[in-house]
Amino acid sequence: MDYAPWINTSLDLNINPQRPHQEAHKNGMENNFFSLGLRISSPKEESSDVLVEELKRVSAENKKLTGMLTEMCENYNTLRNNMMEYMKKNPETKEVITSSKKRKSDEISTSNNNLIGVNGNNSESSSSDEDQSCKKPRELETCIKAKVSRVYFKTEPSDSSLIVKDGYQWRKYGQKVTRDNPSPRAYFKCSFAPSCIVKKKVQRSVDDPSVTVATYEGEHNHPYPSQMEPTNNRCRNQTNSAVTASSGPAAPSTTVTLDWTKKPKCSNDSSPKNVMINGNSKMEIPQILVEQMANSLTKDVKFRAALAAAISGQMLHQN
DNA sequence: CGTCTTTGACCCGCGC
DNA sequence: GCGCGGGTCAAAGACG
Repeated sequence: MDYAPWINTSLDLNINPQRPHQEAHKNGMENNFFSLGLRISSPKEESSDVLVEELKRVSAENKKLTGMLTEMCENYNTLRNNMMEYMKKNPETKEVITSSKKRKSDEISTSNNNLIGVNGNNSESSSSDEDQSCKKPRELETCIKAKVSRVYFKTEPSDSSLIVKDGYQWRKYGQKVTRDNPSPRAYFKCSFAPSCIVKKKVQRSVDDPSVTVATYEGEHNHPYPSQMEPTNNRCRNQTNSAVTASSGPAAPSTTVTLDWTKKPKCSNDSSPKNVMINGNSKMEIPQILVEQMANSLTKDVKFRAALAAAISGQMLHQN
């Protein structure tokens, strides 16, 4: 395991302010909102001019992010075209697929189904296309690795379950105790869409038992589940959305740290709660409002994509 | 009764 | 070829 690239890009999207003793992290939700050009303030203080101005700022920010997203998609398409050309010039890479054994052929058929399956957006559907072309074990290893992302979940050390709430629906199909780690490793498949072949491995970190490492392989070929079930959010595994920064060719693996140690509760309590603003002042915000804001943000695929782009851009600046 | 989890067995790749 | 270890399968049980 390579822990060198541990980059704490924790977003700490605090969508559950009902926790009275929660400390406001320096990168707390409010800071995120401020960085996105949003501002939380009392309705009494809001004048229409301020709101209009705020709207303009948000629109400008949205344009900027959209531009970044467009550029990223263009780069991706260019890369994919190059890959397709390479595959055409090297047809032997496909022969390996047809001559492999039964289990391999099963995987291929699954990948083919992927192409027919329901696709959430262009980038993800085309990534399925890429999946199909990434079957030669050695030569295309980097291609496969590019689809692996790693997410670190901070959990209670006493919590022995290997369940992480990342918003998707997973079916556990195996558990193993690996040699390099005394804690068991759980294997999950995405169960939201039959054609989705995304897998994840969840295991406690050797160094820090309070950290659960989730390794995601592949990309979902369906929309974010919460988007399709907006009114069906229950405590189980739809409550939180993890930012899984899918890595690109330039970054073989990407890590994101999320803090689940402060567990959310299924509560209909919509009474105003205290939240920290800029680390010192507090103001009352109805939970329902916070949840609506958080939900609208976290369910927006474009927002998440733009956020991922912003994070990767920030990481590049740091390097 | 359908879905999900558990867990032992099996498969497969890799190193020797 | 053999053994090891990671990954997957699938039957059985648990659960709602």
